[in-house]
Amino acid sequence: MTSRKRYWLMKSEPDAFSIDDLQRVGQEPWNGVRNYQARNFMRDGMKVGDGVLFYHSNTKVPGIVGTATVATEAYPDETQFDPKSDYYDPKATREEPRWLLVDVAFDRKLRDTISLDEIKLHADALGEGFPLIARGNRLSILPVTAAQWKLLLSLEKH
DNA sequence: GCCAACGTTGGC
DNA sequence: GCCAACGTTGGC
Repeated sequence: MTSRKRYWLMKSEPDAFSIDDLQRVGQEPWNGVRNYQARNFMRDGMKVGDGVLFYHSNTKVPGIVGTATVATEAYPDETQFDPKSDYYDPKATREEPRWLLVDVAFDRKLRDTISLDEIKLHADALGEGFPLIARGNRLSILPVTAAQWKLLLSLEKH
């Protein structure tokens, strides 16, 4: 029995890594995640081929700006071993890496940003617990149901 | 740039 | 194992 495709939303600050950057390089290791819950989603939940909503955070109009695809299984994030990296973790070793990542491949850029404001208007349809709009939630990677995926992308302007 | 919310750290 | 202090996230 084959496992069903899953869906995710992944946040990135466009100053650090934007949808345009992903379009340029095609595929990128999603490095720098230093939150256990987000790591666990990549390690335990993601499968090659899963759908990703690419979200720009900490910017003028936060929101979904494109889609991408999970391109690899989880593997150790190299930046944890690099003392010169912002993401260096002195407690991580190659024998026991603490942080894993997946590669994400560019799919497409939306015609226009699906803004957080717009998303909030559909809170009822998305469900009470949708973490993106739950108060105080700062998870940078979160699961999205097939229904939420469909609803969110239907908000794209034509 | 502010700051509320929240995760992590480390002393005890 | 509690919890205060601290650091970070991310909307505004």
